[in-house]
Amino acid sequence: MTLRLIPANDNMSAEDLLNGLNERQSQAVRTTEGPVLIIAGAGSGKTRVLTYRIAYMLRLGVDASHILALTFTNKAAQEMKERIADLVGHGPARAIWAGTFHSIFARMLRAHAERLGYTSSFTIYDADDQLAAVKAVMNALGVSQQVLAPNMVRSKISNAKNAMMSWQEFARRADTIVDKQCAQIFEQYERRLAQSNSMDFDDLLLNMIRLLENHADVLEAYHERFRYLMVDEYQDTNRAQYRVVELLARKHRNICVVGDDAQSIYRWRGADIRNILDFERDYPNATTVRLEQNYRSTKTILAAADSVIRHNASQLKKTLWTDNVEGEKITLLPCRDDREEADAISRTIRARMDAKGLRYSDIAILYRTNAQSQSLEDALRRINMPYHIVSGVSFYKRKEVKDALAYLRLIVNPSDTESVLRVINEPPRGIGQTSLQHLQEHARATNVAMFDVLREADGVPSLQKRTVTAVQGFVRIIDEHRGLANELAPASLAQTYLEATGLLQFYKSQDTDEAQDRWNNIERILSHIAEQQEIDPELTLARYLEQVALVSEQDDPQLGTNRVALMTMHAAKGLEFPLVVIAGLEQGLFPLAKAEQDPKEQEEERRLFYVGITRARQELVLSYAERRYRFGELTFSRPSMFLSEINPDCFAASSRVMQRAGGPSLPPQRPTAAPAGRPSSPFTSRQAQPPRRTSPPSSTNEYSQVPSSDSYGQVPGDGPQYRMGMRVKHPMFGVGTIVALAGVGAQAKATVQFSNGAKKQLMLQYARLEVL
DNA sequence: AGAGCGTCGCTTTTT
DNA sequence: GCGACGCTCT
Repeated sequence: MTLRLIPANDNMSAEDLLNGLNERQSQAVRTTEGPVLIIAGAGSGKTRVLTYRIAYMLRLGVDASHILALTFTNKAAQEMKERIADLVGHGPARAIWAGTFHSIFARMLRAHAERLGYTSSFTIYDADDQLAAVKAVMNALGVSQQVLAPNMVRSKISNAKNAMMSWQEFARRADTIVDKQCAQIFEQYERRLAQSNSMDFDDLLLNMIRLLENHADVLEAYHERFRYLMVDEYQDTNRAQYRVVELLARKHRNICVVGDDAQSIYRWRGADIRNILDFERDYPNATTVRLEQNYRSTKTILAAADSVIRHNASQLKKTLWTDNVEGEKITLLPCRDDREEADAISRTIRARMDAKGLRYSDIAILYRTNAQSQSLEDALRRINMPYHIVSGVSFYKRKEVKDALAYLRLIVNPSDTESVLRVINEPPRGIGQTSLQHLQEHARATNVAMFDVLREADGVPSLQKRTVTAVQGFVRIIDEHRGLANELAPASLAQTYLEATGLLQFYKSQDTDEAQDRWNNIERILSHIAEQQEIDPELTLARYLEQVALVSEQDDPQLGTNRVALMTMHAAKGLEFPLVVIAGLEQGLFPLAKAEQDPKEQEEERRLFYVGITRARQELVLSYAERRYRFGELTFSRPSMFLSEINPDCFAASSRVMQRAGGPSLPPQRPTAAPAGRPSSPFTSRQAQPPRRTSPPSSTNEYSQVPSSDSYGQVPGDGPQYRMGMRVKHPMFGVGTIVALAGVGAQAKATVQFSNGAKKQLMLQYARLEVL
């Protein structure tokens, strides 16, 4: 957040807290009783309001333990806790329950697991475990993975659960062959997880609903305990989350939800925008507060964001405004390919840092897909610019890390079938596929949990003697170390245990760099456990595992350091940076190709772009590449439609290079044509670059031979000549007539009167107008 | 049982 | 371009 007018001060009164707030913010903070809907535009001080509201309640005498704050990401929860602690001190702050839906619910479910047929040591399955379970079920049912893509089945199941649909209901509604098969898999999947004493992410929500709906005493206890509820990012909640919140808030109705429909970017994961749109209906006496003053961004950035989001049909009414300065215009970096884009970005960053005295940590590069980070990283490394990738999940996705964690999960919860299957032959113990098949079939036939079958492996027919011995050895290691759980601290337990499994030795004995890496990674986990144990002496292995199951890798240690941040726009939500670069603004990438047909998806992509733009405080840089490597091959694309949706006035005036080019057929901008050594305009610095060398020989040749008509941002070849009165078609707005033309080259704009009544000013370079 | 090779799908985004 | 998976060979 931008403002911290009030220093941390334990003596601050409730009234003092209000002093640093604008009127709307103050109203939101003061309204502590009853339902409150806070519609918080980007940069309007949302987190500030939430934390001040909690501090205010504490000052009014509300007991900290009566407050429950639910967030969507760990990052948000963490920030909230810290900022509350800043305001009221660490003591009271600790008593507040603040966390993600999933982590808070997991904690509650552990306390009441027996009521739902689980033990408190249930395992949490992530998407990969989920997928493994789906595949196993499909195998058992004899469904070919060629015919039915396991991932599709997994997401169907997850979507159904997000919508609170049981497998029975799913089966009832299934009317296609595919859905009927999915229903069967769904059923078996649910049984399998239950038998594994495991919950997937969706179960954490669904089981909460079951718990609260079916156990009145538990519900009553939570009503007693949590009298004040706050929900952040309410626009991203799904129906199940909505239901839990509703149950928890039912008695006291002190529920405060904060959200911004314009920033709803998780529809794909079941987020239901109705939750926020319907709040006033669900809680008829709700107070609605609109936070519309933006404290974060310049007028230019806000205008750009606004011009983009206006293209969405459905949204709550609100008008963001700011007292901030006009600020720098937006810089656009048109590039030929991803490598050039990455270089242009790194050079632009360097130039802006020099010009503005920015630090690395003032800068973020945002992109649509994680795959885009590769070329950016390469470019940053080439010029020795420090960076870090935020929210890389990669570490916990590594095979050896997952194996190690699976082993640990097994001593906490031996019923965890997915973990058994994962590590039973890792390192190789001579328990191969055939043996596993027999074991699984036996488990299914006798309806005995996998681990119990392993315990009595000698009772399984058709299993070789040698295999039985191997299985028994595997079981013994786990059982023995389970016994040690009460005697040893988690760190030493994990150490001896993983040594006993042979996993560490397996990697250590191989003399390859890769094995060394893997060994290192397992060691990293062990030291991580030791570290966490330092922080929390009460730590158990179970608690540690829950932590890592629900926390994607957080680069906390690096977050405070002076580095450029690279992340997806999803990961950037809630953050802000003085300088933001959004890369890869191309049709097919952003918006993704998948969204191009579906208007709903397109609107979600647009909201995502809105989120990206509004992360910027002072300056925004946008870039695209005409060609880039995707899926290992060179693909071509046109500039994103979103570029043409930005009010053209927000863009920087054309650089000198651009002015040289005349005529509406758009500027030739060959790198070689630009004189080197110009001052630090992003365009000139980019163009001082020699032609790229990494592209395949053919395309390099192509480059050097292409004459100056090799233009940027325009359909290849000479673009159409636009004239006044011309009938044109826009992919988004439909048919219209050109009523005005202005500017030349890259700055050429047309004002078009569309037949639907809208009059738009469009940059010809990006508008992709079709002449009729 | 396990190594080696070829095929396929993949990248949307995350708890 | 990579990793997961399946098939084949030893």
